Amino acid sequence: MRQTFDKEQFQKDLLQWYEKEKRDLPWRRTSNPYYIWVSEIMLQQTRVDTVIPYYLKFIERFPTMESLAEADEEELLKLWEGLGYYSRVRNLQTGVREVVEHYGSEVPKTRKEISSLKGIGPYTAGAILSIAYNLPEHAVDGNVMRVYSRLFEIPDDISKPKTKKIFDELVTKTISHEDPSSFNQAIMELGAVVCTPRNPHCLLCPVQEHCVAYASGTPLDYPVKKGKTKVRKVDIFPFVLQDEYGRYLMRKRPSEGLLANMWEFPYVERASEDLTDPQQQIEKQLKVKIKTEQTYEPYKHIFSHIHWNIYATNGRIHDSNEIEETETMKFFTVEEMKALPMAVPVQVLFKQLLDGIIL
DNA sequence: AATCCGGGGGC
DNA sequence: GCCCCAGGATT
Repeated sequence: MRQTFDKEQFQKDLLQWYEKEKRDLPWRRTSNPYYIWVSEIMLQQTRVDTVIPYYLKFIERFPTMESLAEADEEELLKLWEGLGYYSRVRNLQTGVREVVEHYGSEVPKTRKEISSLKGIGPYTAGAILSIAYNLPEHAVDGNVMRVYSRLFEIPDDISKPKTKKIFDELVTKTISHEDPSSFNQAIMELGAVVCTPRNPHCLLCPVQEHCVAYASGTPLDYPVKKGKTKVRKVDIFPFVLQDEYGRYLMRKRPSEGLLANMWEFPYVERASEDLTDPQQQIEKQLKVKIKTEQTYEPYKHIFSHIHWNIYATNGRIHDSNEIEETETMKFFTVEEMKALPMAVPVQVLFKQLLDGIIL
């Protein structure tokens, strides 16, 4: 650790910088706890620039918790389309419903209560309590861990859950009690624009003189993070199938797991060693005979933990009566398809279809 | 404690 | 390619 840390001066330097340099972001123009909540959920593992348009659309469509509580899941997913981590929006609605029903539509003000809401973990709880209610609660995200690990040269591996406690305590000890809202946002802002992972702008840093790593010339050694991610590689064979009326067959994904409840063109998966014919597989699965017409240019889609290599085929079903339509397997016109929530790798095909590359 | 869960941007 | 992003739920 260190011998001296001037907490008051640190807070002052940080807050003065923040007041002068903070970005003008939509959720910084409100103190409505519900709006702060929406923004914090969207910002989980997602960059500010990505979130802005989604946030504006979302609060325009759902300006109150009551309006969100009543929404259909399909419309929620459509608004969230492209943002990723789709369970976030379902959990948000679940949490909002709890507040409407059990808290008289008032977002609770204690960590215990707010943490009990679906989708609100330790970070988001602290963020809402501090930003919306100006309570001195820690809100430790990746930015905060990076900034504090450099300020104090914390050697612990931040990928280990146990390490988070160290940062919770550091923030609790150093947070401004005069302006917790600005303090927490200022630390995150600092991490986002100055104390960045690869190329920190230490010469522009308002708290440079408080930073042990800077004094040692070691900012790039922090935060300490091990962890390695294995990626699975999977070959995906989607079939873009039309019936005799020109409608397309779409399938709704299961309610749990990857891309839950989103729509897709029916596909079969194949491990790279597997030599079975995808067309035979899909025909067996759908119990229809298919006449294939064209193949799409193969493309890939990278999730954080899975790599999809996608080989799509266009084809026709002679008689749509052969397919038994269900809630999760239906024919749609192109216009109807525009309302369906589809993940990005599915949209790639849909866009090509709209552009008439494959008809 | 480890794994699952999207997608994009920066280097 | 690799890393990381205003993380949380599940196992």
